[in-house]
Amino acid sequence: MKISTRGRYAVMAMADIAQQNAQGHEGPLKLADIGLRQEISLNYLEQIFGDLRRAGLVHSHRGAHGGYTLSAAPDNMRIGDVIQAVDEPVDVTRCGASSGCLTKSGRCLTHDLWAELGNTIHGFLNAISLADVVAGKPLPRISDLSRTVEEPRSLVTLVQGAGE
Amino acid sequence: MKISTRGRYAVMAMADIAQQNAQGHEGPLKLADIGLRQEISLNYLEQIFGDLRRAGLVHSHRGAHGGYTLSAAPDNMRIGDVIQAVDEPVDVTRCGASSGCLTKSGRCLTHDLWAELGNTIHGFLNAISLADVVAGKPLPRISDLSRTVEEPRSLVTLVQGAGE
DNA sequence: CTTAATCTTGACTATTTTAGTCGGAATTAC
DNA sequence: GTAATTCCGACTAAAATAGTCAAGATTAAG
Repeated sequence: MKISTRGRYAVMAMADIAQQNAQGHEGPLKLADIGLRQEISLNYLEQIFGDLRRAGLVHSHRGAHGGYTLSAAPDNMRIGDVIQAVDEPVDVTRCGASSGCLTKSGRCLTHDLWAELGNTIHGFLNAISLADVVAGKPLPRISDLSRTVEEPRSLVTLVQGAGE
Repeated sequence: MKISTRGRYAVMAMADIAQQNAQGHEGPLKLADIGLRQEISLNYLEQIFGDLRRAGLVHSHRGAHGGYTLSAAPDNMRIGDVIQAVDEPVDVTRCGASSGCLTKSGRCLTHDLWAELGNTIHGFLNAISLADVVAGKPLPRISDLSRTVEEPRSLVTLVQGAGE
């Protein structure tokens, strides 16, 4: 999971919509206003919302008085999903493979390390909803995070199990 | 904390040295050998080890039969330190400020989110030592991670407290 | 129907980052 | 002295990033 300005802007914009809704605004919000409040260029927002729409996170309403609406309740939208919609997922691992990677001379010592880091990040972002951000809910303690993988894996499984 | 190939290579190379030491090798290891085992170009490794040396993580030994040695025991070297030595730290937040960032129209809803994500990543990487990687120690459960910040902070502190 | 507002699309660009390469100089063991 | 190494700085190619721009499609309101 990559996080660039693009992903941050997406979360900021989505949180902006959720906040406006929470403050009583009904109906679609236009990008021009969101851009003003969040200080993001309209053109760039258009690009980003194209991704969000294609990912099904927002509905668009064209024409005059159009704009965008959230396609689900804010407490059902996870931050991780928003970022995933607009940022290419970047493999933390070199090989990109789901299981152990290899070098000519042996087995890769660090594969599981990167994979697990990815899981940790993922777990963090998926533990937070848009509603949480807007409501100012305390951020999850690390111990609250659920894991993406089922069981804690050991580096040993890779180091020992990966023969060329 | 940014993690690019450069950072991964650094960890791989450091783990390689630790592993060779664990297998009985004494004295400095030369980059040419490390590069062969880990499949990293010698020239690139030279760059990376320049950073590691300047950060004090390795000692260099110039001249024939030279090479690099770890400057501390593997169980005292944290992965996070290795990465920090070679990758520019990248601010997850837009403002880079330590406290709340602002936009013209209000307060930034997401600042603490990014800051806390950074802390989570940091906590993960600092919970693992080089020795852990080499020994194939089970990766830390998320609940085992210590936090970099003292207390769980609330988004509320920012949202409410940040007046222009 | 006309017009203005708004999303939609695709092409284009400038800057920065990444992942190196290259050549040579300094240092040390033998 | 010579070979093996680290050291250093300049250079480069490719990709990603963060946009800009122009024009078209769609709709609401008058």
